[in-house]
Amino acid sequence: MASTKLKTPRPSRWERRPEARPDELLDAALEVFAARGYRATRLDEVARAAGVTKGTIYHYFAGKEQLLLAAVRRRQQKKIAEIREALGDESDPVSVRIARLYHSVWERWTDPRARQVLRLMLSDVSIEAPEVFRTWMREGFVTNLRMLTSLIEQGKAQGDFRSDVDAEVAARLLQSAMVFQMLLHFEWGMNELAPISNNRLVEQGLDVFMRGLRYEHHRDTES
Amino acid sequence: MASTKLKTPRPSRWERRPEARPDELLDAALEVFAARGYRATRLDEVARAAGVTKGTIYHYFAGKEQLLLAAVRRRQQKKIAEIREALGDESDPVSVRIARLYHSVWERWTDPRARQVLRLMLSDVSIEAPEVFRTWMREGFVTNLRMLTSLIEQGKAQGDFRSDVDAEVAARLLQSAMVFQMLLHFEWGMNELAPISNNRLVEQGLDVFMRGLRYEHHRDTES
Amino acid sequence: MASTKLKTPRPSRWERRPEARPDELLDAALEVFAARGYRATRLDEVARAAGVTKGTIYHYFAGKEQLLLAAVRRRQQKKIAEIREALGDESDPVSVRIARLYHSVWERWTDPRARQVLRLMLSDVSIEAPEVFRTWMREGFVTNLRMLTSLIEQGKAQGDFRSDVDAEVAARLLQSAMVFQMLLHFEWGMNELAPISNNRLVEQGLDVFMRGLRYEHHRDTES
Amino acid sequence: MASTKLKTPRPSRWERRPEARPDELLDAALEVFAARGYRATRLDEVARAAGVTKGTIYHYFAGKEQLLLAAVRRRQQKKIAEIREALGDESDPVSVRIARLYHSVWERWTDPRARQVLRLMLSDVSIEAPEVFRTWMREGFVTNLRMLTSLIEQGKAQGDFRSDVDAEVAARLLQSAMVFQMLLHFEWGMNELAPISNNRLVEQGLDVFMRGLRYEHHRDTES
DNA sequence: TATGAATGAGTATTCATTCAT
DNA sequence: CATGAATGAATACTCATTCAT
Repeated sequence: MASTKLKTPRPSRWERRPEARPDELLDAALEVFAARGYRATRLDEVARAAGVTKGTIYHYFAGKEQLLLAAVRRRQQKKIAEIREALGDESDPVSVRIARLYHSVWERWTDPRARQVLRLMLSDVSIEAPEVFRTWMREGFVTNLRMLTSLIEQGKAQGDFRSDVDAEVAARLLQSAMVFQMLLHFEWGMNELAPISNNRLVEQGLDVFMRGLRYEHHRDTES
Repeated sequence: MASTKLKTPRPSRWERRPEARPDELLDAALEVFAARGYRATRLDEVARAAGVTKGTIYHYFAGKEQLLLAAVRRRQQKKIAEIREALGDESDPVSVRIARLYHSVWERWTDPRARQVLRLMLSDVSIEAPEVFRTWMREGFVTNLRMLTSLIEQGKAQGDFRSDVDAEVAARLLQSAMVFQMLLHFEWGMNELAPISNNRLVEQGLDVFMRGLRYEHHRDTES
Repeated sequence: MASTKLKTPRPSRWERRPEARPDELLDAALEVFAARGYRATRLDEVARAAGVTKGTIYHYFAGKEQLLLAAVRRRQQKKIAEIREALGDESDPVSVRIARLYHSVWERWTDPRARQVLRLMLSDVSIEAPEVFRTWMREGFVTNLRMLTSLIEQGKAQGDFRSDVDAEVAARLLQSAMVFQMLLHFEWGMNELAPISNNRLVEQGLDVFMRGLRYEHHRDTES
Repeated sequence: MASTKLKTPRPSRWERRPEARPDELLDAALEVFAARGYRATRLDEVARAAGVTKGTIYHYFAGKEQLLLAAVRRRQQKKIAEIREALGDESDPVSVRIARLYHSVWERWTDPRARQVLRLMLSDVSIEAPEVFRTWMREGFVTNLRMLTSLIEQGKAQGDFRSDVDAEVAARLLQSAMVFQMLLHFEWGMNELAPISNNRLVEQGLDVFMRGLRYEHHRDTES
């Protein structure tokens, strides 16, 4: 990168970087899409952000929608890997692994960029580019849901969770607890309208959810 | 952005009567907005649906965004009343009243129109007409949240729920469990990608949530 | 017309002429299309020529192609009427009526505008707007051909033309003799490449054609 | 217009070899141009059809227009030779030689490719690439016309045709009879709008034309 | 020679908004 | 009050052409 620039001290109008271009384009595109929304994003802006001209975008991608699709896919692959990693050691109790995942996700959402993509999808894209939306749902959202479901199933098998818990539904609940609260809180201004400390939202949310799953041996003494 | 464009309605020489004739306009508008999304809705379409011409819309409303704002507000007032009614007798146990509300809401969502407004807000509008979105959040969404919060507080006071439950957070969880699941399931195609029976989603969802709130006296025998 | 302008001495940005607009638009459009060709015609140019803005075009017509179609149709109706008129008295001998038509058409082609529409159709439009081309062929060109055919049939019935002449084919020959020669001569520069006097082209062309149709009683004496 | 853009080919340092490799390029180009029209033809398509890349085209030709020009010229040379050959033995009577030529041309037009080039020139090219059009007219069309003219002159000299026939005009008539009818019939859908058998069109067309030229000795007996 | 990445000028179409009537 | 004609700004996409490699 830096060395490339040393080679061409004056990046002339004509710069040729066939290898790097597509990925640079995708990064720039996702950045702009996330910030502005799908519809409001001008391809000119994306091009400028990537340091190329509009024509170059069409050299690599068939159009606005395809550009977004490629950008989203590229990102999803990274994310899925990150999530799996965040689950940690498989030998740990499931409730620990879930908590680990849960906290890791919330932590990642400290970065506005991470949230914006979620908002982008559920907001603009679901209407303006339904094809991209469906792909994102299928390849990312549903994948995550299945992962959560199987985690909860494991918890049941390990005796960690109630045997009568509906894992499918519980996983959905957890997912929405995370995604929707994050959006409401950070992106949709809920924290201004009905303030709540970030920490409380995260910790107590997990607590209520976990209590819904676990056996309650100690209630008598605690109450 | 868009909010900058909001025009302060000019008090014209002829007194506008936004309360009288325009009601049919608002109904038609919300119908079209909900079906098409905010951006994709053409004022021509709204006008045709209302049986007037585009110019007439501008008699009563300052623009597209103001039209939506008025339409949403009109609807919200009705909805809030409905919800209060759905809670039923105040002397009933809170868990019963919550369940009653919960089922009543889900039932109402049988009607696509009822869902679409929610989708409209969270999708298109949150980006394209943030002013409207914020108003809707403040006047509707947050109001509902407060209602749920106070219900749960009542439940704690009545000894129906754990004393250590965080009512604010639990209310958020319940709200997201309802809204987000509904959107995923009915509007965003989740049911096609990861099918689940409507009944199970509703019943088990409430079950997991309620267990997270309540004391668990009977676990010992069951386990 | 003129009175309208007197009423609005300063034609402001907003001029309202609902009645006249469409026809004015069509005239301006055909003018520009004929001069530039279909593809090369910019709707901006048409709008400027008609003294309106581009948007106004779309108020009345669905798009570029539809605009051309309407313009062509409008013109065709006039032309067909003119041609019928040029044929003159039905009681005259057919060879006289054909000659009258023939000369009248050539005379009309003195006006460049009259030729350009023909060139427009056969050139640009046949490829870029095939729908319009087909309509023009069907409603104009073929109609003219039929008229010529029936004229020649009448000539045969009247004993003016040989009984063994194929009227269908002869009509085609005459039509192409007129149209194609005109285009070659005036529009495609044939007169510069292989000059020939206009008069000779017209008169001798008719002569050769007519001799092909008629019985030849007087050849003996002439030869 | 477009002609202004014609670039004078730069004599580059490396000697271009427009005669050698480019021939396949020219064949591919004419094929695509004929099928799609000038404007609608993408140089990418031509390149693909020739099995090279777009850049290569610019090695050999200065641009789109020059490419077409070269392709048309190359073809014309072949065609002129073919036509001379089709005329056959010079000692045969002219009317026979004309008929031979006439039928040979029509037969060749059985092949769509042969017609398409004519259509290409008269349609698209005459507007979009007038430079090419003029060259084609001068080097091909006019040459053919002269050939026909001198044939008819010979016919007059041989006493085969009337002495008072205007050979220039008659040749034009014949040429248009052939070219224009062919285009109308095969390329512009006339046969669908006003059907006529191919054979009748060809034979009767020649008949009417020839009668216009010849002395009519036998009419009395035949009629 | 040949490639193909990069350019950038060019344009039909949409639609919220205005305003003469 | 109501109409609907007129506006004009805004934008994705195409493709001939250039040029570094």
